[in-house]
Amino acid sequence: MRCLIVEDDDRIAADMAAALNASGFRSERLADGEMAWFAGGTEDYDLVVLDLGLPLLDGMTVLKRWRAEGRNMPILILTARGDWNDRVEGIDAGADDYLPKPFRMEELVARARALVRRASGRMNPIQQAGELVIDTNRQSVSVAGRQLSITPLEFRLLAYLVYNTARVVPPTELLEHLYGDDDSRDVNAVEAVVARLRRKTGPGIIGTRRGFGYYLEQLEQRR
Amino acid sequence: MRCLIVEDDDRIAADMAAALNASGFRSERLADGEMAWFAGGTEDYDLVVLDLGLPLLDGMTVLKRWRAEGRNMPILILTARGDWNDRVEGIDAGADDYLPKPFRMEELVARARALVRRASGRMNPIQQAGELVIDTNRQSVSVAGRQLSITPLEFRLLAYLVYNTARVVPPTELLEHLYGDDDSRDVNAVEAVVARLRRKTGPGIIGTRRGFGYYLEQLEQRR
DNA sequence: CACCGGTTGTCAGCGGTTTGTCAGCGACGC
DNA sequence: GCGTCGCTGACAAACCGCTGACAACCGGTG
Repeated sequence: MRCLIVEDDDRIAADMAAALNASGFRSERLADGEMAWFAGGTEDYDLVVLDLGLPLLDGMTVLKRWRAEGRNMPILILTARGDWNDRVEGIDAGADDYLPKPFRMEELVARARALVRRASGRMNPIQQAGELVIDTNRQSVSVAGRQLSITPLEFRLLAYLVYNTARVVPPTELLEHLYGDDDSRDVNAVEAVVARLRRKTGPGIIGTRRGFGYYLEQLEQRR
Repeated sequence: MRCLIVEDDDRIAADMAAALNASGFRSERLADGEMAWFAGGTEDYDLVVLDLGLPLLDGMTVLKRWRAEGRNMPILILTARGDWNDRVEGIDAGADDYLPKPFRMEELVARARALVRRASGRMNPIQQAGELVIDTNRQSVSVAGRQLSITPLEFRLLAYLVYNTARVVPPTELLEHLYGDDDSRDVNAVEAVVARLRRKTGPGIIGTRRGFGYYLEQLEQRR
């Protein structure tokens, strides 16, 4: 569970990060609206905790821009105490929940978990790239309409590539995505998974760019 | 949109009813926990607004009982201002959202609408998936017309799968659904319940996707 | 209060699957 | 043609999910 915290107050941000990390999130923190907007527009988070009062770019604006761009991750906004106007506006602008400041960390965590749980059904579960279709609800994968039986690890790797279509993903990045900080594993582990995947998908799906990494081929054929 | 308001303060109840009715709800009001429990257990509401401080039967208790009975309508709880303990407990007990008192009516309405939007589609008391039919009113289950005798826990698990048809549900999610945050229990508890269920339903109902979770098989047969 | 039936969590053991490693091989780039 | 990088098949270890047995628990009953 990757979580973005956007909050300009160092102290509060640190507290939130600690609380969220303690309950299974990997949280990253940004302190101003512009960086947040950029990061939220390019990176994939499972949850964003967004303070409304931010330097450079107002939180509400960031929220609206993300939604206008079609970004659909769950967003929890932090509002000033009693400012119910912001809350209503925030919900209408596409926030999934709000938390009035000040709040207890336990509450933040409870809400964060509830949001993530809820969101897993709401986001578009079906992604495709050319002949390849993956369904994150059924955890299923098909190529040209043919269903494949896929293991969890293979699925995660493939989903990551689909999420990063038309980009070459370095094996080290895949290594980190699959195993987190546990660096006990070799890059060869990734190669092995890719090999098993290719045996199932057939050729023409996962490509290799020697020295750089892996990518999904489908889109390039069309050129 | 049928809405139940459970609130002992006449004034507040009237205000809420007015606000909700103004935005398209048909609201009914009850003033104590016992009547609420009974009504919520037998009638079908699209939304329940539940005050926690109630005469005769505490709101939290009502909430827990409903959820234990498998009632799954969206529930918005009203908590005393600052009582974050209640909020967390309430969310964990199965409330879908909370609103700290005092609140603005605009806010109540915004939240109520959001909840109903979120919940639509999973409210019918009788649900089926292929040969399987479950009735959340009578807590009954049948497969191919044959009635099964089912325990409460088994029922809740099965109902959860039915509400998440065509989605693979991770055992950890089931664990959380069945036991809340009480993490004293092992995933094996879920496996045991599934095993007992399968013995009753026969094969072809609950499927396993190794490494991912459980799902209802019925719909897939058509492939 | 003892007993009983039904329900549920835990435990241990099993079989099959998944996955990391290793070593050897192929192929690509220079 | 050579070195490096990536691929692959084999293998063993770890893991996952299933099951039967058992014990704890609960509510009802004699």
